[in-house]
Amino acid sequence: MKNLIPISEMAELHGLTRQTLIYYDDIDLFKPVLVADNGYRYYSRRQIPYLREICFLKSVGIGLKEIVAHFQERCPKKEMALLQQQKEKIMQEMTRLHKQRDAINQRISIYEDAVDADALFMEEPFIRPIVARKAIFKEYIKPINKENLHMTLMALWKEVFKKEMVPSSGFGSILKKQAVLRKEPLAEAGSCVFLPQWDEEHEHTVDIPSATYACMYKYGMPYEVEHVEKLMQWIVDNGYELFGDIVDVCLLDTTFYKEQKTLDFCLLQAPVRKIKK
Amino acid sequence: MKNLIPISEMAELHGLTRQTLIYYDDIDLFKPVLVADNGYRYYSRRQIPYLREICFLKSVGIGLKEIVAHFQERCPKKEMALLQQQKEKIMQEMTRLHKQRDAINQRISIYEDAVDADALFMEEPFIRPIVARKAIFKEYIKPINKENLHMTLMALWKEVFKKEMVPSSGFGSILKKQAVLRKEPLAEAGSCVFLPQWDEEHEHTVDIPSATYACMYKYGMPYEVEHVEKLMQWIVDNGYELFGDIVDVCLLDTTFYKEQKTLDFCLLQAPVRKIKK
DNA sequence: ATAACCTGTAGGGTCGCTATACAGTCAAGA
DNA sequence: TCTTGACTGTATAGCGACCCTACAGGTTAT
Repeated sequence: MKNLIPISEMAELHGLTRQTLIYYDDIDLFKPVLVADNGYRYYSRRQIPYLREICFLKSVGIGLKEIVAHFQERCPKKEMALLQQQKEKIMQEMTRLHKQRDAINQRISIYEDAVDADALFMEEPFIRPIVARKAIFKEYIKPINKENLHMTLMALWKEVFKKEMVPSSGFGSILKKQAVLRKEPLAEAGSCVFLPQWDEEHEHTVDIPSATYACMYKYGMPYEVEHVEKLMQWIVDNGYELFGDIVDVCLLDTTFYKEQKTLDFCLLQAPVRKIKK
Repeated sequence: MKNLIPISEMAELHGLTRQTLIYYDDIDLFKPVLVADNGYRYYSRRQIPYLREICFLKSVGIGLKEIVAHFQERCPKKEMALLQQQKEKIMQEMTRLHKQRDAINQRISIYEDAVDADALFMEEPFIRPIVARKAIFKEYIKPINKENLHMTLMALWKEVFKKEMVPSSGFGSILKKQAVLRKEPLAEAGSCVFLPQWDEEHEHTVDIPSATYACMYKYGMPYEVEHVEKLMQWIVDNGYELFGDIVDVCLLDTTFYKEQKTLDFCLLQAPVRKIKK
């Protein structure tokens, strides 16, 4: 009657449902101009721009509570401030999404490496240039075994996510050049977690140089030194020499394997150069 | 005892809380390797990489249910597919945020216009070039009054949000050139809703040309013709002529005013050119 | 013995709704 | 007048990923 709009029509006008308007009534966000004796809610046409504005603010992600508060005392300047503030939230959200996307890309490229290489080049050394990386490093907790490896790694992992987010650029081990050369590869060795390029300076960052690397895929834990010995033998046999620390990148950890294989699938990377005759 | 990790320590290792691990236990996502007679939960170090992986997947926005399902049968290829799928979700989310940000910017620039102009140039015509815009148009519902204005506008509004999102580039009225010239400005006049530039072709799109406009700020509803008459008089007096439809852009609608002003704050825009003598 | 700290369970709250169940109201047609 | 169907109301539970609180019991150190 007399130009009033029933609830379903008002809802439909704004692309909302009846329940939503009932909810807005309950939370004192938007109330009907008239409640009839039978309890029916009726809205006026003059209320349309208010509801429209609520829909707008909602559509840019502002919470209903904030909208309620905003409508207590609304003016262009306050609304500009509210929108400005929401814009900042959106920007934060966008950087969060960017990081998530980067993390996914990192992980996918690790798996691509693993899937491509599996079985084909197993235990077969080859030469490849690798770009520089950053990592944080921590010496192994002794005694060195699978359980303590996890503990060492988690200490590093926490170091990263305390500051930013869950690390996703992979992890591995670093074996010191000097120790490897004197045939004690595990001396001063430890775990490392790689950092994304965009990362700010962390506290104990290790720079892994861009170089030519002698690489070898293998199944095994990083403390099983026979793989390193094999790679070192190949390096010597082929006229190269080691000139930096060896990185043992974990491509697939044991969680991927049910029971058969209880070893990590890794890529050993030893920076080398040709010996001049 | 014997190398097992109690719940709080396990949680702290991963940056979680005790309750979260209890929750993961409840939903069968991650269960302790041992529950003691007293009900205490104990985890093993071998479980660490599993929980770490759960934290990673969670951190890129994957839902716990999906993670549970994924761990039913996990392999590198499936995980790559899962991550790829999540990446697409993230991209969608990013375009949504972009649209929200654009909408906010549009709105803020409207308010800036309004705040700057208020009172200063009221009812004072001036010349300004304005870039091209797109809008959708609908003739006024008769009789023309404030209530029916809302209804006309909402019909347009729905047209937009049915396809994409809540319109945010503003709205107004369009008065036809021919009607204005024959002194019946409201004939065939109607409401319009502006579309963002990036918008695809809508159904009944009206192009508002880039041109020199005679403009005038005013308080009043678009059907109050005295403002248009005043502007037209100024145009004639200053040696211009109207060569297109007049746009009446609403900068602040009546919802911004408590009771004093129950009129929209608008900017009349009439495309003009100099008459050659 | 006691304090401090750990563990357990159970229940409610968050946010913006949706969905369901059940009941009353209203206008039109047979 | 009765019935049908379309509307309206209230009340409740559920979503997702937890957090918070309360309350009770266990463990360890002093």
